[in-house]
Amino acid sequence: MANTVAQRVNNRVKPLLDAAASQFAAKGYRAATIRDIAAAIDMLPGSVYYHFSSKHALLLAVYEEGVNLISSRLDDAVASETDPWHRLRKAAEAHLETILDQSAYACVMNRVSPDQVPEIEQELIELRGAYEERFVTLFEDLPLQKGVDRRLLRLMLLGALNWAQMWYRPDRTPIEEIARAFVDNLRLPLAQVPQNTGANHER
Amino acid sequence: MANTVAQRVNNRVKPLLDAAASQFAAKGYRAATIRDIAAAIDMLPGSVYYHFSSKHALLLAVYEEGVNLISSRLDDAVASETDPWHRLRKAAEAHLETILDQSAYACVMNRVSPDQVPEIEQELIELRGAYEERFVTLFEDLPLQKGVDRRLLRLMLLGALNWAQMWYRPDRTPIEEIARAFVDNLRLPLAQVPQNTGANHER
DNA sequence: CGATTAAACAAACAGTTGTTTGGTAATGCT
DNA sequence: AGCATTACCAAACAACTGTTTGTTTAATCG
Repeated sequence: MANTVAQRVNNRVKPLLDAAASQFAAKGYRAATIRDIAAAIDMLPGSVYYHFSSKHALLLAVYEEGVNLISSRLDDAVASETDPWHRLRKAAEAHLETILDQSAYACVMNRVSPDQVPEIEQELIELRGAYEERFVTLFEDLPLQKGVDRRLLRLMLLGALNWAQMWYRPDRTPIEEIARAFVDNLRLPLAQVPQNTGANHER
Repeated sequence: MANTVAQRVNNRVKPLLDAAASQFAAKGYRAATIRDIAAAIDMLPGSVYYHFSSKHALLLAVYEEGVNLISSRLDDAVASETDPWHRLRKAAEAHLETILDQSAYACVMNRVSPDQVPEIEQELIELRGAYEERFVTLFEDLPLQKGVDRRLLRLMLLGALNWAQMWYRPDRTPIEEIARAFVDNLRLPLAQVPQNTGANHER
């Protein structure tokens, strides 16, 4: 055989990461065992430690890949739009598509919360923060009525999007429609007749 | 000592459930061990099995209590209001207060998702469904513009509320303000100038 | 060829997990 | 007093956990 070094070296790291991503996404951090992950690519548990020094190092690698993936997808989606509300809608769509459909890596970001892995909690928080920073900018660019708290608005949409993992079914409402509805629900008034309901609000 | 039967019988079930709720809420289902739970009330691990037949039976009891608690809190909050939007705001506030502040039982509902405990997955889903059914009604009563998907709207708000567990800090925005902002963000338009942005939406 | 090296294996380790078993105080009932 | 019941302890069990160790395979390179 005429294998080069490059073909051999780190040849199984990618499949290993894929398997880890799948298992972590499906079962969470604790429930996904090294044995499960290794078995998924016909590897023995001990062999995993040739590539990663520990279970949480493996998780960190998966998490990092997940952040990179969803980040670049969002950047791509947003790049083609100029209108702030369109950009937000495209961003929501890309976010949903990545965590619901395409990537076990991105699923891990929502499935395993940083405080479940104290050894790398801070790294995970920072990684996630680096991604969500994009939404800060997106919301800053929005032309909003006075008195609107952009931080709460951002946390609201992100929460709504992330929670979709709990109820989304591929055979139901298409992702694109969910994203559009969520953003429109914010952008446009839902109340049938704009009215002051008597509450002490400013807008 | 003049202890009656009632004082002795099932005397420590409540503390046991409390401890279980705390541990499940803080660490999740897998990471919270029977030993942790028992130790929290100075009990030995084996003794837990006198009161509950298994770990997931214990979780089920906690989950059930959590659903009952948050349900009654929401019912109380909504009872004093008649305007649909006010009712929704009060409901959001009660929901947030329960899962963020007051009850480890309710936290468990969000922290441990049904698919982590296959043995009782269906029961957990049904319990949660019985609670969330209240929001179906709340959204049905809302006077909305035509073409608004009430299901997506409900899932959006519930997601936003539940995700607050990920970022809420007691020293930041008060719960009441979060609830008001979330509901108002839906009820009122956010866009500075109501406009057709060119997208193919109906409203 | 012989030396080196990446990659994996086989087998075990020590610790933790949910759970079971047999026993035992304390209480209430008859 | 005798008996049954409630609630718990003490100790162990078998299974599973992440991880380590020494060894082996197979390919590359001088």
